[in-house]
Parts: sequence; structure tokens; C-alpha cells
Amino acid sequence: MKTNQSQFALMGLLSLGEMSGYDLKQLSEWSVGHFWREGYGQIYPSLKRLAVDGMVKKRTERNAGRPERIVYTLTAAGKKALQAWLKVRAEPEVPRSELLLKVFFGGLTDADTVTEHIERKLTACEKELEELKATRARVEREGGRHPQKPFWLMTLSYGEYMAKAQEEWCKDMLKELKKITKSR
Amino acid sequence: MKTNQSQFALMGLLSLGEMSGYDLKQLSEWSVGHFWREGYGQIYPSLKRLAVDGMVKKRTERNAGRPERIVYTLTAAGKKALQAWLKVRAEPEVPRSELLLKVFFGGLTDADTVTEHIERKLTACEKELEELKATRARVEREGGRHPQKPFWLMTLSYGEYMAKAQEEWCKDMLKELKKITKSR
DNA sequence: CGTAGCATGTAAGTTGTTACATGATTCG
DNA sequence: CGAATCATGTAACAACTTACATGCTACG
Repeated sequence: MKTNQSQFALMGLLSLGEMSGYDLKQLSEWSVGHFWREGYGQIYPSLKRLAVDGMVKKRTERNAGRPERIVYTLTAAGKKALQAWLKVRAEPEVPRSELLLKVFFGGLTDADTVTEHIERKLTACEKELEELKATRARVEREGGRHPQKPFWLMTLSYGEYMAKAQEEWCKDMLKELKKITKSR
Repeated sequence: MKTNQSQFALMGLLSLGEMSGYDLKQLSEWSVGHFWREGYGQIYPSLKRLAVDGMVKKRTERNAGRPERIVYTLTAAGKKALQAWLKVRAEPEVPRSELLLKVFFGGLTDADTVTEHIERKLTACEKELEELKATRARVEREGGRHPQKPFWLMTLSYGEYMAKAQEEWCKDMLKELKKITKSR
């Protein structure tokens, strides 16, 4: 059996304050976006289900001249369930890397193709590092002295460690590939 | 639309030689296992579909006193499709980390819970590094001077870079957490 | 007047996971 | 004689993605 992790992610965000589905998407993008992503197609149905299960409470906000908002609040039951989930050990992640698959079977095409794949990855890593930097600045700015801030920074660190390691790998492999291409 | 990546993973492995579904599972575990995992529930139906699509050809092997084997061979059409796929740029991965989610919302429980999560992760990283070491040795031994060997080693490097970076992150965060716990 | 942002959702399709089901042989 | 390994598969479910569908406001 699987615990529906998307739902807990949403509940976690709702623990920071009441929000609409739209808000959740916006907030998730920069806060947990580098390790967890949800689309609207996942968010709206999940919220409905959470409401049915009594984990969240919904309230409709009618604002003159703007679209209606449905604001969700985490209930006491929801908070309890969330805290219980936080204590359960995380399942090991199932790895799935299309890029590595294409590197692994790279010998079936030419080394140039593999080089291109890795160059693209390198660019992506650099972009990722930029984004993490911006997010870190934003957390420092907006996070104030929120008690959970140290934990937020830890996940940011994770992203930075990974992106840097990937960047290094890319650079090293590009060197390798040059050697291979030359020796042919 | 999505290109079915599982199928290409299987086709890639079949490019190394004809194999049964069972063989594919065994080979995949140590060869691409650290970045790609398939279960039988995925393998057998995929092979059937690949056969229908003419990407692979099947042949039944009857061995006295042992279970029947269905051996699959990559067809010319299959190889062509595989090579075409190898040239298509890899989609950026969708990140999903239950661990980081539990760290991010760690403030909702106690710091000890987060510490436990990270300690478990650290152990997993060390185990992973051991396995990668063993795999590297195995590739060196069994890979001979296979032309694709350099590419195989690149994916192994990736695993090593990542596992080491994760290990480091865990250690650094455990130090951080000690500081947090003490200051309370 | 067009585009971007705010705001909510559904439907269909694909994938992936888990549990179930079977049965022979070999090794300790 | 029990466990592990070889060997193949199905059914049910859960999850995820994508495309579709709508409509208002603010801004340039």
C-alpha cells in the first residue's frame, strides 16, 4: 500500500496558512519546487478528497470583480495525520533517469550525441544553481525568523549539493568524451 | 505525448543480446539498476507490446526439465527506433523526494525525527556506494573491452558523484541539527 | 485589443505498482 | 523437506500527465 504523498505535500503547505488551489501551486513552485512538483490536475482533485476525508476545511471567498476563490484550511485532524506521516520513514526513491539511459546506450549512436545530451544537462544544472540562489535569497528575505526556516534551508542545501555534483560530473564526462572522440 | 521509456530501456538491454523477460530483469538490476528499475509487472506486458509492434521477435525455448523460456531478439526496426530515440533530447526529470518533504516540514515535529530520517539516508548512501563499487568491479571483470564500456562507466560515475554528494549533505545536516537541538 | 495573470476544474489516457497465481528444480 | 531460484504472467488499483474548457481583469 502507498500513502498518498501528494496529499501530504499539500497538507504540509497548508500548515503554513490557509490557501486556495491556485495559491498552493504558486507557493509550491518556489518553496518545494526543486524537489516536489504538482500540477493543477493533481492539486484540485486532491483538495476535494482531503476535504471529504476531513483533513481540510473549505470556505468560498467571493471578491467583487475577481474570480471566486476556494480557500482551504488544515483541520486539527489534518495536522495530526500530517505529523504522524512525518514520523514514518521515507521509502527509498525509485530512480529513473532518461539521460543516464541515453548515456548508457550511447555506444549505439555516436559520441557527439552523448556530448550534446551532457552539455544540455550542464546548462540545466547551471540554471538550477541560479534558481536555488534566488530562492535562498527569497527565503532569507521573506522567511524572517520563522522557526521552520532552518529546515527550509536544509532542503535548499540539498539542491545545491546535487546540482554542483551534477555540474562536476558533466564537466568531467565532457573531458572523457573528448578523449574518446580523439582516439577514433 | 510521451515516448514510452520503459520500452526503450528494454530495447537497449536487448541490443546487448537476446534475452528472456527474466534475464532482462536480472541484467537490468546490476547494469542500469542504479538509475532505472523495472518490475516484472512492467517487463512482460512491455515485451508483448514490443513484439506486436515488430520491435522485437520472440522465440520459445523448450528445455528438458526446466521451465520454458521466451527469448526476445531486437529486430532491425527495433534497433532503428532505439537509435532514433537515443538522439532525442532527454526530458528534464520531475523531482519527487519524500525525504526532503519530511525535512522541509520537519519543524512540525521534533528535530530528532528529522535526524533519524537523515541518519537512515546516510546509511543508504553508504550502502549505495558499496554497491556501486561492486558493480564497477563487475563491469571491469565482465565488460572486457566492450566498445560501450566507457559509457557504462560514465553512468557508474554519476551514481558515485551523487551518492558522495548526498553522503556529504547528510553529514553536514546532522551537524546543523545538533546545533539546533542544543540551542533549545 | 491582445496577452498575461487570476482562478477553477474535468476527462481521457498512460504508466507504474502490488498482490496474486502457478509450478518445476536444485541445493543444503 | 523447505527455501531459493528459474520462469511467466494477470488483475486491480493508484498515480500522473495532458489536453481541454471557461471567463474575468489589469496592463501596456
